Amino acid sequence: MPELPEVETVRKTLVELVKDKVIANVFVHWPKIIKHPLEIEQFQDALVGQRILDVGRRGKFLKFYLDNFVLVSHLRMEGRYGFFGESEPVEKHTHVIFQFTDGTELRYKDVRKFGTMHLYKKGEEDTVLPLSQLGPEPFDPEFTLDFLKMKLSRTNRMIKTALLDQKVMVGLGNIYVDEALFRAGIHPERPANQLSCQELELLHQEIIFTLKEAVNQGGSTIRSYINSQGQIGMFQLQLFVYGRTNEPCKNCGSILTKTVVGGRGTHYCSTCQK
DNA sequence: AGTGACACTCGGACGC
DNA sequence: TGCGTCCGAGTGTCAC
Repeated sequence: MPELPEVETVRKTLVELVKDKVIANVFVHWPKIIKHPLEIEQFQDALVGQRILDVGRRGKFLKFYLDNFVLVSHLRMEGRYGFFGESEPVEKHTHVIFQFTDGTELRYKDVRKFGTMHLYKKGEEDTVLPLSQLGPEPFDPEFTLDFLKMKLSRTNRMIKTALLDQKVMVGLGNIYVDEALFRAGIHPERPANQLSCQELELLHQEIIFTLKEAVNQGGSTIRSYINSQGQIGMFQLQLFVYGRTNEPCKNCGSILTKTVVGGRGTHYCSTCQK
């Protein structure tokens, strides 16, 4: 369940492994993962001969910068990239293989077959879905308190639902939204436009702090997440509420509650979050 | 235009 | 034990 910190950790580890590799062959075993171009042959033909110049990130999407194209990849729940020698056995649930000219391979594995890949000409990728409508990055200067205030003042959706909307801002998923709301002392079902200035200020601060800390810890490993070098994250040890239903709140000792908010399992402390 | 419901996907958890 | 059903994740599409 990669959110921004996990994707950023994958990006960092991945770039070390694949930078400057030249693609010799592409094998697609589950075509539905490729969303653009829909013709798999076009996808393969475009990639062969391309060099990987860099690996970037936009929200929860990875961006592979190639000579003439950008490959936009979303891991969804359980997508993983692994780096192998071509003679190594291919693991179950491997759906896409990028074979390089030096005999190494980048393999995309996804038990849920839920991840996506979009290939666009360089420069085109930010003007079309899935990247075109994304809000600001939480660590960018444009993600100011005033920006967040403006966005949230326009909606009476529940604050959790609003923060999960990647058009408002990118990076938060179900784990870190629950954590940020706990740290800010805000109940996840509060209407977004009814937060006080003080609450918004703290929330803005805690969103950035939570995501930064999680990046520093290499993300959270809840069920299956590992980075591209096979290492787990460590931030799960610092979670206050996510996955701690019926356990005591680390702050006040009350038993933590789980409900459903906007169709998402939602963890919070009814004493600390008002 | 903004918003909620649903589709996508399937291993594993759960209930009978 | 064995089977069926539902859950969960993030995003795109669709309908209101």
